[in-house]
Amino acid sequence: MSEPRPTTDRTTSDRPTSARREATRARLLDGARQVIADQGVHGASVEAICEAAGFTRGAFYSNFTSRDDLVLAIIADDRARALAEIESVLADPPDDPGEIVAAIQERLAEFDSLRRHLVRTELTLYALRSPTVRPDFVRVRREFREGFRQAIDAAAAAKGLTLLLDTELLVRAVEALHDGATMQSLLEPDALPFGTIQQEVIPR
Amino acid sequence: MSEPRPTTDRTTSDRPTSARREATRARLLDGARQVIADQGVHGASVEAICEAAGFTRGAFYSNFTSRDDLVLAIIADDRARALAEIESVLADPPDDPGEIVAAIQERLAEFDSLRRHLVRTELTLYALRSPTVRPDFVRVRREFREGFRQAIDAAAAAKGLTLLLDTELLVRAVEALHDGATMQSLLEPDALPFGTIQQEVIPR
DNA sequence: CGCTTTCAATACATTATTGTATTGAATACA
DNA sequence: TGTATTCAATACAATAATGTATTGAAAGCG
Repeated sequence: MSEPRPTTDRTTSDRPTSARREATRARLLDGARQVIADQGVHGASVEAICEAAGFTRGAFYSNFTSRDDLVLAIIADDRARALAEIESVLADPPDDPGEIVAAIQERLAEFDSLRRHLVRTELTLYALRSPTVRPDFVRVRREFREGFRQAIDAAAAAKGLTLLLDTELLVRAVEALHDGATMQSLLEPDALPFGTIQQEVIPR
Repeated sequence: MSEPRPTTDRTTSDRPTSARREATRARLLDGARQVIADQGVHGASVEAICEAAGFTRGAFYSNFTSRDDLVLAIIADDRARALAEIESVLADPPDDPGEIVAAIQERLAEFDSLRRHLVRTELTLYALRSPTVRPDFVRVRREFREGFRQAIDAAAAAKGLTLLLDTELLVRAVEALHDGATMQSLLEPDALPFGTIQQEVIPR
């Protein structure tokens, strides 16, 4: 904590950010998302990412120290959006108590497009193995869930409603259900969605 | 259908199988699973797979025409085990009707270790993009679900029980829940499992 | 036992990918 | 406007990975 900032091994966030730099960083992030969605993490060579972003590798290595560094940046970027999403749910809880979970799922589905979910799953597997990336990734997940937990508790309290399940448990279940269902949609786009299940979890 | 078998582009299953051949194929499959679990599909170079299996690339190209071919073989192998698992559930339905889903989840968890689930997720993402692999993969999934659907219907009928949800829907939900929960376990091994949720889905 | 066939190892040529060192253009600034 | 600085492009060296063609050993068979 009290360490002087290291000169080597520095991560991206150190450098002072110019407008130009910021722009190419953003384009590189989007390029990476693009390539990852199309070909998976394994196909996301630095070369491919740069081409998708309209740069050469020079730009990459000027902005990131490694691919881990880039992945970390994507995760941080996603977190910012996710938190904003959570706050918007918190700000406007649904009227009908029975629809709390439904509203959340809807919000999730809206936010988490198929493409985005694909990228997230790729990054999940990647993060799982990278000692650098994994802690960050897990932390983001926790914060996300915590936000939703608060949203549910707040909404339930506002309606004087008691939930059947521990909220943490409920949130985790909803997340799991959402993840699994989205994956099913990816594989079998024709199959029916199942938005009705959560109705049974909350008593009226 | 009435096509004569093509001489080129032949897949693995064509060749007559000797005992020796069968053994090295099996070892290569396990090597691949190993590498995929450890490093992901992107780390699973032919070289790495062969090393894990204790062979050189010669063995690989003698047994498989490509990596797609190998992945296909893994999927086929997994399918065989999965079907066996399904049949064992069908053969021995649980006594307490309220525990039908619980029994299935238990069976799933038993069958689908964390490591195995990791490999399956990797292969899922891989299959998603490979025009060769995808159809096969989706078919296996469907067959698996169909087996479980029959197991549930049979068990419910035997007990004279009516399910609240359409069985297909229920099966898909259970699968999604299982997938998502397993992924959560992978990322946060310390967090609590939630095996109690499904209790609410089936009325008593 | 000797011959043939099968199968994995080896050798090789080719291509992809990486990271670094240097160059040159654009931007900031005086 | 001229000079300094920032940043991406280019050039380069090194390594990794692929697929094929050939070789050699082991198993099958007469």
